[in-house]
Amino acid sequence: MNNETSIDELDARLIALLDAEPRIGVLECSRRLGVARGTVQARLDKLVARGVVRSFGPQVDPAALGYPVMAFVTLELRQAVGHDAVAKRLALIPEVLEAHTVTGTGDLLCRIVARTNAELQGVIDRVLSSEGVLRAETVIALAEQIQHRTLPLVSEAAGNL
Amino acid sequence: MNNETSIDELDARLIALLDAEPRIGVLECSRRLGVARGTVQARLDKLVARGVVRSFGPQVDPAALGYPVMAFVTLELRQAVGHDAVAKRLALIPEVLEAHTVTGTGDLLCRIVARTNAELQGVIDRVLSSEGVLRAETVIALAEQIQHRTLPLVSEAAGNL
DNA sequence: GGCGATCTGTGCAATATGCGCAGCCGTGAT
DNA sequence: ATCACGGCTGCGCATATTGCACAGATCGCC
Repeated sequence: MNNETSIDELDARLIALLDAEPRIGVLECSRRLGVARGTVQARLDKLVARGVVRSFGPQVDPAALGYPVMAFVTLELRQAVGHDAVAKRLALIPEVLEAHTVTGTGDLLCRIVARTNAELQGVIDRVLSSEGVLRAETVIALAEQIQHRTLPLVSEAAGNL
Repeated sequence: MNNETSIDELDARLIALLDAEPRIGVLECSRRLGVARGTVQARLDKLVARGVVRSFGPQVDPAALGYPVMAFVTLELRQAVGHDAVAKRLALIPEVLEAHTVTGTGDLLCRIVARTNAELQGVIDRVLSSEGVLRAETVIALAEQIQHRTLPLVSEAAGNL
């Protein structure tokens, strides 16, 4: 990725406005930002087409959904199986929210949620019983100190033109 | 959290529909789901009010934004300072996307992005120079095997009534 | 049975949307 | 200097949606 895929100040202001007021509509956006309606629509389409904005879908909070326990689980995989095969199997477990291959002492870092600590054990057992998973090292997330956010990064990216 | 905060099948279908077609509008939602318009609006309001849906804002992909390097950094903190104070300082660094206090050998697990590996070093240096941060252990995320998703969890939660 | 919560269908005025169009401007290539 | 292109602008139009309100029906609980 290089600067061609980055954003300018208007993109950043648009993203920030939609973050603050997601249901605002294109016309009101254009009023607020001081640009033409077509410009807003074109900018949005471009941000989506380039993958900068992945989705405007609902961001669901697992804790409020009934899954307050969160853990980061680092898996060691059997070399012969491969990351992709294991990931496909893990993706069938709803409580596995995301997974990244990583450097370091483990191979795959997963974010896993559960309703209770006891249930987390069950989920991890399911993970461990997936073919290709050798061991799991678990840390429980106790509190969210910085909630996931990308707006500061958006401003940063727009400021470096 | 108990079952009172959970969702039913209609909530789940609504969330899934909005995930698939975020700009669909309330009226079209009601058509698709086979319920009254007011019902959709009321359900949405409730999902938001209860925190199940945190936001409908744009979900930004750091990699497409120009930050393809991602790392999970576990920090050891000086006991006297406290998590909150450190988190406040880390929140001032745009590249720090989220942070959770965790069990295990570290105190705070952060998700950090950067444009390059070299720049990541710079970000980590900034993190390390924050008062209260003693050391940092970094693993680089090599590939996203399961992209962050909550829809399967939503279906799971709705199915357990 | 009574009550409250929820869902339903309807109506209305105001507003927005998707789409298209012509014109203008800045930029880069020739 | 000229031309082509991309992006932005303002405008128009037919259609659709929205926010809000309302009355009535249904359901679950006490």
